Parts: sequence; structure tokens; C-alpha cells
Amino acid sequence: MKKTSGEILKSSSLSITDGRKKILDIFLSAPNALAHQDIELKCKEKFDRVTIYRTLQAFLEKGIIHTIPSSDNITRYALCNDDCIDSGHHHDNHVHFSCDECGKTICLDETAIPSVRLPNGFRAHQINMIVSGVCKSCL
Amino acid sequence: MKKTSGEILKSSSLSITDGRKKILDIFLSAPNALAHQDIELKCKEKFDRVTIYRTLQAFLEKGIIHTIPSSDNITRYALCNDDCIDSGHHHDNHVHFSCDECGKTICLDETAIPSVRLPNGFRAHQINMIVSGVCKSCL
DNA sequence: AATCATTTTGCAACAAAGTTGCATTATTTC
DNA sequence: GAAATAATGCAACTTTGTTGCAAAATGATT
Ligand SMILES: [Mn+2]
Ligand SMILES: [Mn+2]
Ligand SMILES: [Zn+2]
Ligand SMILES: [Zn+2]
Repeated sequence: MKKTSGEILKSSSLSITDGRKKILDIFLSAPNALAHQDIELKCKEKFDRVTIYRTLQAFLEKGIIHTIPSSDNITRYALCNDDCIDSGHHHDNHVHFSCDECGKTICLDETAIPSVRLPNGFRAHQINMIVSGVCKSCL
Repeated sequence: MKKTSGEILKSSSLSITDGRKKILDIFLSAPNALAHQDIELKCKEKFDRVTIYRTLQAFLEKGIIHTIPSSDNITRYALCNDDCIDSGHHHDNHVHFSCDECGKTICLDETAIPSVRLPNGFRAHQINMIVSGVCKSCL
């Protein structure tokens, strides 16, 4: 059973506001990762740009969403799995896929990032893997 | 024997200008990846901001440098190995490391990106792996 | 349910990053 | 060296993100 936006906000001890509920609902029903601009287009007339920035910031800190690095320099956000919310720090260990055709970025939640052996002297804390190519829908 | 900036520009059929030579020299002597701002700080008084943008763009297209995706939304550039220049398309298959301490990003040229098995229906064209943590110098 | 303390929001103003058009200057070709 | 071609600097602009502050909304308390 999936949690509602209200429940997620409550369990993250964020006060429940129209803006946060709306933005979280957008994430909950989105099939792909969202950039700030995507969210702005979906609720520009309702909420200020600054509010969206601050909301995303709050969600990030609470472990509700995570960012996805990209070559095109646009920060994209996607929902975390529940563990991030509870534990307070991110451990999204899956591969991200960016489609060259449709431009969409998605979380491959089932695809774990393979381990890699670094040169001596380097200590890894976090690993990101972004694969680009053609996605399932565009093939 | 390392190529000079002039030789690299010539073999990429780019006309040789003071700006391009200077910026390429900065890359040739840099131990880490450079953001636009890093370059600007090193030659602000000499070249216009726009010229730096256009130079980086030209270097990218010619396969002289490649971009490194990052979470902090800052595009960083580093020299490609020679193959990219000759073949005309990028195939920088190494891991990138971003140090949380010193903030520097470096190419781990000797560390190949491990292969990963994607779900059915996805076709990979390019793979990026960015490891963050503590680098050799900061340990 | 009304009150009060605490957060959140919208607005304005700003800073930084990146792009485009165009006249001027530099580089290459002949 | 002259002509053709390409690169540069400047101005103007867009997009992205940040900050301070007053007004509005939320959550806790009575
Ligand atoms: Mn993800
Ligand atoms: Mn590299
Ligand atoms: Zn696609
Ligand atoms: Zn370091």
C-alpha cells in the first residue's frame, strides 16, 4: 500500500502545506525524474518559483527525493525509496538512465551500481552511474 | 612526447589564436578538471567570458576535452585522451572522482567503468560513473 | 474554537551562468 | 600583402538559483 503525500510529509516532520502536497503528488505520479522547470510548468500559476526551490530543498534534506547528476547541467529529482526517509541519509544505489530520444531520465531501481576498484588512496563515499542511450519506450 | 597546444589545435583544424592556446595550456598543466569559472579566474583580464564559453564549446566538439557530470550543477571539463581527437567522437570510458574535501574533480584514467546489465529494452550508448569521497591528497 | 508561536510563502531584488547578434579584429588562404 | 574567412569583444538578454523581509498559513496550547 502506497503512502499518500500527506503521510509522507507527516512522517518526515514537515508541515503540511498545499504547495508541498501538490509537488509531492507530482512526484508520486511521475514516471520519470523531474527538473525544477518541469515542476514549475505543472504548477506555475499556483506557486512561486522560490517556493518550488525551497520545497525541493526541504524534500532533499528529508530524504524524500534525490538528485541525479547529468551532463546537461540540469538538476533532476526523483523519489527515494523509503529507507532514505527513515535513515536520514541517502543511499540510492541504483543506476540512472537518460534517453537521448525522449530526453527523459528514469531511475532503474532494480539495477544496482556495480562495484569498482579505485586506485590506492581514494576512499569512496558515494557512487553515481548514469547511462545514456535509448529507453524502452523509444526503441 | 607530449603535444603542445599549438599542435593539438592544428591537428583539430582549429585556427590558432591566443585565447585558444592559453586555455588549452591551462588544461595541459591542470592536475584536475576545470569549471568555466576556474578558467575565467586564470585569464579573466585577458579574454572575454563569451570567448571562454565559445572556446570550450569548440574544444568539446573537436574531442579535445570532455564534460564531467556532477551533482552540484557545475560543468567541469578535462582533457580527452588522443583517441577522441582523432576519431571525432568521445569515448572516455574512465571513472571520475570528486573529492568532498578539496572539491576537486579528477579523471581516473586507469580505472575503467565496470559494465552493467540493463533491464530489457534499454540500449546503452554512453556510461558515466562519478565516485565521490576523499581523494589521495586529502586522506 | 480562539490565540499565539513558529513556519512557510510570495514578492522584490539580486547574483551567477549561459546565449545571441553584430561590428571589429585577427587568422588563414591565395 | 590582399582578400576571404573565422574569432573576438561588447552589449543585451534569458535562465537559473539565492536572499531578506513582510504577509499568510500552519501547528501547538489553552
Ligand atoms: Mn534514482
Ligand atoms: Mn575524464
Ligand atoms: Zn526515451
Ligand atoms: Zn581532495
